[in-house]
Amino acid sequence: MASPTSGPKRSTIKDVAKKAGVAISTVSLVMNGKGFVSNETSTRVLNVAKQLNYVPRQAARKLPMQSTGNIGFVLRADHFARSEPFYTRIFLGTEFEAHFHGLYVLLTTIPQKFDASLHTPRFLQERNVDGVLIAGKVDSDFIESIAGARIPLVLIDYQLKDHPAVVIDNQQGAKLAVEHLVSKGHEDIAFLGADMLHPSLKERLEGYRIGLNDARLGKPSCEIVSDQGEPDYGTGFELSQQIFECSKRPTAVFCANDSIAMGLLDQAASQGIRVPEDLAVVGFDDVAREDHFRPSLTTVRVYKEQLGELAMKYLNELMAGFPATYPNFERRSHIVRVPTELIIRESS
Amino acid sequence: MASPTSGPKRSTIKDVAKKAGVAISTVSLVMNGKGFVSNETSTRVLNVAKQLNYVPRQAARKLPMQSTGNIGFVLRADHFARSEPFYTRIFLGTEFEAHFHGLYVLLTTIPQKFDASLHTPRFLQERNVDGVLIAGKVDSDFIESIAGARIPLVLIDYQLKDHPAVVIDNQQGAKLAVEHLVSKGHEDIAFLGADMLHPSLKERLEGYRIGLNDARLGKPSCEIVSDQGEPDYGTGFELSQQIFECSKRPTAVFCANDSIAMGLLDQAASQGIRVPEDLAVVGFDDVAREDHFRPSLTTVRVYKEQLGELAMKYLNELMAGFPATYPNFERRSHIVRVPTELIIRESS
DNA sequence: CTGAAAGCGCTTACAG
DNA sequence: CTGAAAGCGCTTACAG
Repeated sequence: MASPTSGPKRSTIKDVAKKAGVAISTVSLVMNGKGFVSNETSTRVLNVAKQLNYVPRQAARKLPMQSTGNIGFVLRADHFARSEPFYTRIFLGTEFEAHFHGLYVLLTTIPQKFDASLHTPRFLQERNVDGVLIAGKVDSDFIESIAGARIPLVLIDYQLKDHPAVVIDNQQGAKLAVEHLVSKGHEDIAFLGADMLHPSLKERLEGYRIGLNDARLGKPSCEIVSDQGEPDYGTGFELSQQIFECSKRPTAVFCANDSIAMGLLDQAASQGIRVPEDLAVVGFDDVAREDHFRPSLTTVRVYKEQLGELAMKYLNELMAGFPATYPNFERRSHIVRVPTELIIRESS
Repeated sequence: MASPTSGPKRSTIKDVAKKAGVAISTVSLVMNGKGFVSNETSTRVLNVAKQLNYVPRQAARKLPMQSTGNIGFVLRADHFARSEPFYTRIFLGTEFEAHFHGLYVLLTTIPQKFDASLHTPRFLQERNVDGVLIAGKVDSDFIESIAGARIPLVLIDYQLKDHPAVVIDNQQGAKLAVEHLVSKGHEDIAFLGADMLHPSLKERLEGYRIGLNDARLGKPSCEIVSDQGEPDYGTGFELSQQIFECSKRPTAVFCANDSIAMGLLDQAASQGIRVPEDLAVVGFDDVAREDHFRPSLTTVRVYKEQLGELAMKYLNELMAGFPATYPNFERRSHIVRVPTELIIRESS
């Protein structure tokens, strides 16, 4: 009786070698395009391999190669289950690039508060990955534990010390947003953000301030910068009340991200304030979904798949032990910065 | 101090055997709790293993065991990147259960229209999985290609022929929804759905009709059942116009899912129809996110993580070649049906 | 350019 | 109850 997975039987390197009349080492060389094999032998082997439907078993390859062919993709469970497809898109980009390199991606989540003794991903204990990708803000203990284990790692949309990271060019994006509002004639542009200790959000605030400065605008009448809370819809809804209590109401608001902007949009609506007539709103991320009710959101688009792709590429270099160049991206030391694009819609 | 990974070197079964003064086969037996090893030897080995921080290498185990320890999780890319965290939650449940069994989950997406020669997941070509989980509606060619390769598979929230599947008890959920509306005094309850060829949605329609029948209600004045389109917000928004054009306007609508219900909610709002006063609305899935603007949605909650967990359990049985029982779940032939729960909120 | 051989780290009959 | 040995399917020096 045939084994469950295999049909008649799966052919191995031996079968190919025998049928092609060569040694298994030659088959191996051919399959991997290594060493010098005569053209004739090579094509013969390749043909036989095709005929026999031979595909090298990964488990067998990995043992002598002392690698696993797997890379771990880690993010916080609450981020993964978030409603906007932000991290899922990043993952998709990673997957795509990994496929290209013949690597598998093991997606694993960790809780917000990481405890090494409880939550260490199994692929780490079993050393079943060659490298790790970490998306979003995660407990620094976790990051350090990976680094401490000397496993190559790349952070995505987050930064910690000198760990390699692929990030959004937040500052550039924020400047784009401000410039746009300025060009629309706004002179009092507020900021609204939470969780502002997050490096990415901090950069957006900086870009915003630079933008104001470049336009020679004075201090805005209102700048809501909370270090607390998650930068989400609920927080945006609540915090934005403060905007309507400011000494003078701004004519435009740049939000730290789309979720917060959505909260602001709804708060404005509930107070009878029209967008964009009474108040222009710009977000960041481009994750707002279709909605026939709210004005569609002007935002700074983040290329999420691209973030994932670049991170995977970067990690691959790290694992291979050699550096590469990123023609179209700014790369300062250990940071790859991915540019954004302004998407103008109804809210501004 | 040496890090476990790469310090001087990672300890192997040999190191443990030598230090414990036994053969490597004994170590293997102990680590896997197999065979009969004296208590004394066993604890000694275990202690040494702990001391040496020994963790068996997966790649090395899998070779002689002729298994991979991986299971593939496949879903459509457009489903994965959807805004509601429906499939991501299912995946989380899968991951959780897989972890428990010492299995890894490889998440891969395929396009809506599957072409075997272009999109066959690599883990299939390389036979790098012991089983496959498929979530949501995917091209039947894909499903058949897995089955044809004799790889154990379990469908989640979808059905095709006699393939094993873990599904939502859609009919029961729909009945719950209708009963609730009836208890609120509604006598003219409409239905709104798209992509109604989907088995799950078809079941919801059936449950709805059974519910009407049980309550001895006549034909509703309106039943919008489209076979086309995706069952999403946009479709819901458009289709729901028909409801307001019906001969008589129903007093309540049961929607095929939450996304459609959200579309209806917004269409109603744009026409100045109050929910729930003028129109009660009930959805299905429980994926609507926080929103301070629309009335919160009464819905039939689906336990997404549980779907994933059960599917993984089921697949595990299939891979092991023996069946098990599901004490709390109806299991008819190859189908495991997971019950739902009615969540009453503002929209009804 | 190609073959024979050792080895990756483990599991599993098979003898004791 | 425990050890010696074969083998999983491949890669990679090392000789020719």
